[in-house]
Amino acid sequence: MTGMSDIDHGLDGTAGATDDESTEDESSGGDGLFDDLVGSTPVFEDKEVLRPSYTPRELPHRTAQIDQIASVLASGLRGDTPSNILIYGKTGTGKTACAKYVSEELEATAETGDVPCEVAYINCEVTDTQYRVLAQLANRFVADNRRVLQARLGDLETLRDRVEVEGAAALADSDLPDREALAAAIEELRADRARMEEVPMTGWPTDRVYDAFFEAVDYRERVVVVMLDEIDKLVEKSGDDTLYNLSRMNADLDNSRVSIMGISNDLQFTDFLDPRVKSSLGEEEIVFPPYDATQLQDILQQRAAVAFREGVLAEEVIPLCGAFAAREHGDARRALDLLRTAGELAARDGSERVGEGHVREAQEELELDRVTEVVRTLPRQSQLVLYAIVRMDEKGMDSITTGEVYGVYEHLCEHVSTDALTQRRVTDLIGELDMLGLVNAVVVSKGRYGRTKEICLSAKSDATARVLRDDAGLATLESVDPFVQQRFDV
DNA sequence: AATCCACAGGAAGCCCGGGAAC
DNA sequence: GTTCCCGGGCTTCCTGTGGATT
Repeated sequence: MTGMSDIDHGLDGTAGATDDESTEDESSGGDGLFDDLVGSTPVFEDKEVLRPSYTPRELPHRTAQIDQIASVLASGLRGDTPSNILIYGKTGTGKTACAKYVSEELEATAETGDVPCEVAYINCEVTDTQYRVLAQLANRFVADNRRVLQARLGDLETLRDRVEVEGAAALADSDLPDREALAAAIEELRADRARMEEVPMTGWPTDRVYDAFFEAVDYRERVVVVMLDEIDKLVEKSGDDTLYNLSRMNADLDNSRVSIMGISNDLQFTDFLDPRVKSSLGEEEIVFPPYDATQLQDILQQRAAVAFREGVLAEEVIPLCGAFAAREHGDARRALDLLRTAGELAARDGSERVGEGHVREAQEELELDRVTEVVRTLPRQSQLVLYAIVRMDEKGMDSITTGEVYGVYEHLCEHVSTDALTQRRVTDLIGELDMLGLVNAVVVSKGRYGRTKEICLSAKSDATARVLRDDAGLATLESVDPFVQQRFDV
């Protein structure tokens, strides 16, 4: 259990980070600092259930997937090795929630059965190297073993004390024949305990960590499901060695069985895997399709019933949240964010009901947050390129071309004494800005006048400009006129 | 039909920082 | 500590290209 709480902590950490931001937003918005903490306002009954970290007990429209996962894992309850599972689906389709739900059920059922089943959850976005994955797993089972061992040791020690008082008769109801055996058993457990070392966060050779994990898992009989969330991140960052090692383990384990449950946003990620890993990992593949608008509404309805006070939601609020989120690839997380933000906005302006306007406002705000965040964290050079485009846009130029952007950009670089990148590189940066949705860039051919990209700022241009000036500190370039006559003298 | 513009975007290689291995 | 290796950012050099113009 201690191991699990460690792991959970990682999760809370990430959720906490986003929470911090939203509370900051609210306090700067001039609203009560403690509203969030008190948890109950005229609008909300319990806001927590709208947060991404909350795992509901019921997952609408996912019974098929849940049954599928459960039927695969069920073999673990019989002491067999469950097939490895690979779960696919876009963000906010309930992959992790379903997998966790089934895992909890599995562990709960196993408690009453003969074979212990345990699920080790690892978020590969955070734990993204082979070393860290193995170390985290090893430590979880080391802690687990120690606890079991400690309990057994405690029992034996009280037994020994009883033997001291009552004599050898006290051994009658144990499986130990005599005092020597008892002493030997205690010694053995102590030796085991001393041998079980925690794996440090860094420093050991990777194969030693692997051995530590191996020994810890095999210490007693059990079926272990290693749940690797965002497994594509792990493969992307550190290759498929981890998966290869894990999938091969069963051949050498004596007491325990290990199977892998991988969760991925990316349908294509198995292309990078070793064929052997690919076939072993993909024994069972389960796809989570995006939710459609009505399914999203059901989810929202279920949560809203708990989250909001009776009757504060206007009729059209939930359908609208569902529709907005369905447009974003059926992302339930997004739908819940929308609903929560809409509620917060209603609470902020003191209204007692959440209306359609609040939802639209929330949609705006979330989009704005995204743009702000993206622009703020852009590399310096990309910010300069983007700023060049902003300036040209503000000058009223339409159909901006790569060459023009480059000219302005070069000029801006001089004023911030930065070395300008080559045009080749800037084309790539413009491509990246396009991917991020900050600009729209289309390749057009102007016949005799060449082939270029036509670039324009996308929707949130005012937000983009504001962030560049305020956060990125480009306001100092405001006085610079980057539109010099270029290269007519050459 | 040929030409030619103003780039797009691929290929190869350099440089540098960070992490693993020795 | 140093050496090696790797990946990412970047440059240099290059070939390819759609369509107005000749």
